[in-house]
Amino acid sequence: MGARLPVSIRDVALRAGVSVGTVSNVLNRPDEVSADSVVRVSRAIEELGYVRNDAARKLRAGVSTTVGFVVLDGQNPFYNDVVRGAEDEASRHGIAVLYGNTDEDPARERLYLDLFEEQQVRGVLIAPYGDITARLQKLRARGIATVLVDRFSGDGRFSSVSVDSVVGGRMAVEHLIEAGRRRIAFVGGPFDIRQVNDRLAGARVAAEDSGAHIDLEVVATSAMTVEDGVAAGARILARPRREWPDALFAANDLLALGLLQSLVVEGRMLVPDDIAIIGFDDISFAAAAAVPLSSIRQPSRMIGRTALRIVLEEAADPDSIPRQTVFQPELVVRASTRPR
Amino acid sequence: MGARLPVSIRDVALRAGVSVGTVSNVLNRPDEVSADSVVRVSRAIEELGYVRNDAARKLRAGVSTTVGFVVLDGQNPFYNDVVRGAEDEASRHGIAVLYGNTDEDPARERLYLDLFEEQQVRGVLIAPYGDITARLQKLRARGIATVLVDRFSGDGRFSSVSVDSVVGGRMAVEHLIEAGRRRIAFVGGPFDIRQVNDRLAGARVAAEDSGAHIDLEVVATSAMTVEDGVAAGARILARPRREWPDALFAANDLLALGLLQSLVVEGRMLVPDDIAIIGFDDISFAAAAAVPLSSIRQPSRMIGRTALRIVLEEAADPDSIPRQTVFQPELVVRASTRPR
DNA sequence: GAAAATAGATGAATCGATTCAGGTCCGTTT
DNA sequence: AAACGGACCTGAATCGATTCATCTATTTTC
Repeated sequence: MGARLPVSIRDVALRAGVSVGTVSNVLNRPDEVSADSVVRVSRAIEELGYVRNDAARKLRAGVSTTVGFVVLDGQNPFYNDVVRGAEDEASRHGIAVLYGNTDEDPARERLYLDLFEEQQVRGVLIAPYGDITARLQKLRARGIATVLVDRFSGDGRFSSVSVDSVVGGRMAVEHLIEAGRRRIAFVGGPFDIRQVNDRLAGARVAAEDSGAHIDLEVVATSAMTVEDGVAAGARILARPRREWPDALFAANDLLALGLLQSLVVEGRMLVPDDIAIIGFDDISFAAAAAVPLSSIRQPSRMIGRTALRIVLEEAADPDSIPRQTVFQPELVVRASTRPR
Repeated sequence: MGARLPVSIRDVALRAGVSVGTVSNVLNRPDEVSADSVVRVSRAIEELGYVRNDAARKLRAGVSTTVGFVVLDGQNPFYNDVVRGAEDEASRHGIAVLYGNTDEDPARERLYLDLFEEQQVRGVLIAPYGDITARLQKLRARGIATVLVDRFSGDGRFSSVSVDSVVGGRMAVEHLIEAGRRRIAFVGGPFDIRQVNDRLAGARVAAEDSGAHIDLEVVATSAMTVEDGVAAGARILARPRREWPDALFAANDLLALGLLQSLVVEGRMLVPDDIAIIGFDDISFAAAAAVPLSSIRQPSRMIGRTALRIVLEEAADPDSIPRQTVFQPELVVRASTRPR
């Protein structure tokens, strides 16, 4: 067991009785090396407990085996699922995912991008908060591929993988209308997050196209956590009963769960009888809520997998043209919106 | 912005009219360099858009600025919180956290440890699944510090940061007994996970010490997800009514949420009137369940922060003695166990 | 059997930041 | 005025894997 710390490729070469070049070839292109050498080198590696020094490899070859992923909200299971998808795909390529959570803080966003740049990661996946086109352009100038996640790249300058939030918003409200609801409130914010706007826009389309007369009001929140949902619910409960909506469309599931808690537990309201609730994302807790939550499902793992695949392709071919991948969302109906 | 890809420390030196050594000193020990040089080098860095090459730095200095974190279950918000705590502390030290999710798969566990070894991370935090003492010992031989997270290091060979699960288990069941419950079921598994055993052991202690006659049965699950909780709930519901327990202690909150869903939604049981439920971890969704869930809180962020701090200290001083940090859990009472 | 082609191995040069032994300059001491 | 010390700089050597121009041995071709 007396393994000393530094075992370099030179030690392996010495032990196997070959040159360092040969050891490197065994490691990287075993088919260009005689079977005999492969065996001897492999044995030496085994015996010495040699582990490749990634720093040296990266320095010389200029190729990294990590990809960075900057995530907007690490507490949101939706993003965890996306990361998970990216990880799955990455491990298939022998790539590791460096993960940074920005918590909607632009300073942290910058911090992580700087860090990834120093690490010369092969590529960066990012679910951006504000507008960081300029920063990303600099990354690209350094030869680091970049893919936007959960965000459509309007000007087409970067590849992106997202879900059509407008369609999702429309689906949600069409479903509520079909279930007989007429006084609908959209709960979400802040509106400088692109997806929030899109989901509301979709909701408006559905309301207008329905033929029926639909009240669609907006209840703005400052973020999209469970706590914000609880607060929004309290505000709704504070109104005179006649002004209550009969359905809520929450911009994400965390908000929806907060609303559910506030209305059912504190407000003693019946869901879906008094009020229907639908969320967005379909995180795994949506199904597990005591009133199982209807939601607009995003193919979260698929989003992560796809984004990772694209970023690797772009890293391999720097001249590739950015492409926008847009998935369609899917309506998942559970108890919280069952027709009365 | 004609910024060319490779800007090295040499380019900066040239531009600033100093030697590479001076540039390096400005970067690493600015106080040993004249103010004039600092200014000129800083300006050159700015103008050229220079970014340090971490690979070269790591190769020469042998010091990495990343720490690896291998997590048992990336879908569990509890671990996300722990990671979050580690990240917070890390970013304070200019360190990044490489994050790998093993999903209770020993093969993935090995994969990530190999990867971290190649990267020569400064240290490794790990919430281990099985027994990986041997593997960790090898890491240590390579000079990589290691800290166990959420797991007490029985033999004291590694530092660890955990919560006293036995005390937590006792707290949970004492609380149930105080609330008047007598027929208690412990729901959890598999029992080769250390924490599960400990929590059950604590539960047994509470039952025995109570003086009253307490039924304490065990409902075993094969994992600890929401789905497993639902399944366990269904099994309980399938029994004749007289054999139902009047309280459930779930080994974690995911299980508890599943139980809640199964019993309330499908079983039409009233919580806490018919049956009380308490979980473990106090994840943020526990409070947001439609019947807010009582739970045993672990200081998750603090665990992450502490573990990171310790791993950095051990990396700085390889001869330091492993130490066990054990936090005390805390009872959080919500509606799901209110006395009748 | 000589020339040419092929397979395989070699080892010095290289990537970029850090380190450190040695140098320069200038003000202090004695 | 010589010796000394402190403040700063300098630049070659170094880390370890990869690459590639060269070399050697073997096989193929005519």
